[in-house]
Amino acid sequence: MVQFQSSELAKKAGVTVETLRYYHKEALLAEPQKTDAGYRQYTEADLQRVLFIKRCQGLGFTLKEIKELLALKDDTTHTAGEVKTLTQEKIALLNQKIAVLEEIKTTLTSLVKNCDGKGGVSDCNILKALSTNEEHNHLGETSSC
Amino acid sequence: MVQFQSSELAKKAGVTVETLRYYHKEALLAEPQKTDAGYRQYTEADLQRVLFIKRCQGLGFTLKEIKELLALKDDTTHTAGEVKTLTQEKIALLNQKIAVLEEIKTTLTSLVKNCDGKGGVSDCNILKALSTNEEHNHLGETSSC
DNA sequence: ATAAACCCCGTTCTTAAGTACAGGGTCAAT
DNA sequence: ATTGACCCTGTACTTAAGAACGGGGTTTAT
Repeated sequence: MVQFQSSELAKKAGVTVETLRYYHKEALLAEPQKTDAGYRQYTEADLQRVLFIKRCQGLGFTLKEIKELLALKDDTTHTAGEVKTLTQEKIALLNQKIAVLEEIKTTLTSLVKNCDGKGGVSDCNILKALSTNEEHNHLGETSSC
Repeated sequence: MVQFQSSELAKKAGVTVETLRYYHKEALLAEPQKTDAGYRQYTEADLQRVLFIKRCQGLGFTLKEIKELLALKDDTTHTAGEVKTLTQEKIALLNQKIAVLEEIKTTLTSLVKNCDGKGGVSDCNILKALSTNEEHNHLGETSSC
């Protein structure tokens, strides 16, 4: 069986050794066997697990969520439906975030449109809008972030 | 001149007294006059400043950015153009963030579409896709976040 | 047999935007 | 004159995901 030491696995996975230690501490990755000197000996399965974590992270899952995902994956009594649900919840969250950002963007864009950028700060329509509570500049409370 | 004590201003501005203390520490808000007993006496201008901060925050500006904005606002030698530029940069950032989220959403959505949610975790097409590096599942490195 | 390049462990530091807490003064009313 | 509701200060804690550090062991090559 092929074994790697920590820096080797780290390089293959595109993380640092510190990150691996962190994953061990957070129980995302089990401690592998160790040599007599206490050196970790990782396997291909460990590498795959770290890559899985990294892929999930790239898709916006937090380590906490990834831990859940891994727990489902590790325990065959769980179902595909649970994974699907988790993923759909993530999509819903994503939609919320996108909607908030879009709304903010709309407001900022209209602020910029109303500002010719000429004159001193006291002439700036953006600052004027931000300095008043009036409704007509879309500046209602952008509730939960 | 009307003066408020801290909890009063906090209530009017929708923040806590602790937040005000934090803004003082961060130099977003100057320390107001104090009574002999050391009690802060805020003015209407202080209230407006906190409201300004909160509005900017609602639009996704960080306190650091708001500090910049306030610095421009406070110093009349600055121009409306600077404010406009800052705002436009924020919009650009916003667009980047939205694009990243949209991309992730696309990937997750296609993962969900390929998973019927039936069977155990070993049947789950989402987990299968996340467990392999193949190109056909849109799982390329979602670079900078 | 010693230097370079690894490895280990435990602990502290980082960012953002506060929140919480400990310990103590003050003001108004009873 | 004492209770309750304020106020002050300074310090530590929070979340997320590691990064950095200090101090020390090991392996490999020279």
